[in-house]
Amino acid sequence: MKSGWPCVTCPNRTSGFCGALLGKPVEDASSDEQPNWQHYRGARAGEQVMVRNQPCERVFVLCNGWAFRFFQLSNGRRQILNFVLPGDLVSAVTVFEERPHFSAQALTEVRLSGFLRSEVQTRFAMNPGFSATLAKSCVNTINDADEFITALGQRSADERIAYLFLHLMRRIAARNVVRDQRYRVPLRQQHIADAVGLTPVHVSRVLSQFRDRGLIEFSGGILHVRDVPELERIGTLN
Amino acid sequence: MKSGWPCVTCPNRTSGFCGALLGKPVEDASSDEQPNWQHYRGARAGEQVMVRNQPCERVFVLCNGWAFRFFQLSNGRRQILNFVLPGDLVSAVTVFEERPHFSAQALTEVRLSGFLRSEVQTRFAMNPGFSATLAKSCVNTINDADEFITALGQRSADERIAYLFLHLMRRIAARNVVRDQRYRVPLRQQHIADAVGLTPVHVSRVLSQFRDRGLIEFSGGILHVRDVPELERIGTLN
DNA sequence: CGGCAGTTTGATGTTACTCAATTTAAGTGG
DNA sequence: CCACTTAAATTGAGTAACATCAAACTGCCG
Repeated sequence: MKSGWPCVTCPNRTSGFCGALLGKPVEDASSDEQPNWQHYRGARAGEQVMVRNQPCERVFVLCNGWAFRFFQLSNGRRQILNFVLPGDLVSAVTVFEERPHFSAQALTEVRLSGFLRSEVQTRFAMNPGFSATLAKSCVNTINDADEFITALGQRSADERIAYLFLHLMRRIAARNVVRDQRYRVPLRQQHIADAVGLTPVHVSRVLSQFRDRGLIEFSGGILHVRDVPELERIGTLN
Repeated sequence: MKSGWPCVTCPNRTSGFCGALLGKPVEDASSDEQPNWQHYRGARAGEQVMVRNQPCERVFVLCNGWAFRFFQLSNGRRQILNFVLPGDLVSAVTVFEERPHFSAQALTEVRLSGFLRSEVQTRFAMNPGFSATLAKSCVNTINDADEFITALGQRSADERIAYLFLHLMRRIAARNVVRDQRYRVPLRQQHIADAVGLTPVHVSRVLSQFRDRGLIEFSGGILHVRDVPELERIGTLN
């Protein structure tokens, strides 16, 4: 059920999507024999990698680093829609739509692998294994969105933040070995606030309350979970 | 961009999905020559038509009436994830997953058209036009979810309710002729509350405030919009 | 050492929730 | 058509959760 085979386009990374996208390992990726329908692109922390409504002919997979998709509102607020982790398609929607309805920004320094949409669509039509992988990506996106909607609609500040951490923990654990319940989570409190619909001030209060309760510690980009069962009790829906 | 061709499986209805699903009109749908991979099913208002985690071998398209997908929480609350209108696939996810992660309930009396998943998947693999239609359905679902997340995360009670009405108005207008800005919206205030994450009491207050302002009137399942521009000013994101 | 971004803390304000009572609307059976 | 029943909507008062504003503090980097 979990996707996790090695990603041929991004050395030392695993991905459920990336591998299927290319089909076979690229033997000599260093030379410029590399086909023009695939190319790499880097971005620094904070840099915008995709702009709402701006046409983009490529479909991107994140090779390393973290990014996020978001909506910027006219009143200055922004909603983070989800976080993109290594191996993830930035958005499955970009396979079908030229103009994204969202923006995306690098959270850390990132490396992206971009594929020409026309080529991806051809493979989508031809290769059943590829279609299945893409379908799975869509299904995951929709399932995650449904849970997220529920968290925002029905849960308190504590619960939303606990939910976000649990969600990220699961995704990180699917990619990396986690030791001692320490997770590298390169977010500022502002990002948490923008994701779960709270102010940074309130996020700060909730986090220090969690710390005082011996639940978690979050600073310097490291999430250290001291009481997993209790965090799950608070953050688990249904 | 809009999907709206006549739906061959459900007489007197239009749908972007239903028609493509079957490919050709069923000549004699009344006889029992009807293939067993497609059958109809009815449900009364309030009846549960899909239960979370319960395996279901068919993929359903709503022929008429309204339904909604939701999560039931252990604390008694529920989050309505979205409303299903005639012609909609109840959820694109059901094409790929046997056990839905959500439940679904009829809002009015409904009629559903169910297709064997195995058959749908075969067509998905074979027919490019069908894959494209399904992909479009996924894309719409994801785009709607992103907007909905933003509404829940960043907007006030007034704005969320205005947003919901605008969203429903657009979807209704894509299916039916609307006269005099009157829309048939078969929701109770409780449903609105469960969708936008408010209490029914507060929904009532917001609605009567809207009424006093001459914005909209909503009762008896009819939404009458008296000031469209103002409603859009309040409910439009970004 | 100074500057800056990010976090913490306190005081106060607002929004939406809760609880409880009341009114309205929608059925139902005589 | 009218009493009776039940579900839905409205209203008011009190409260809790989170926002807002502003100031102080921390750690990091030049």
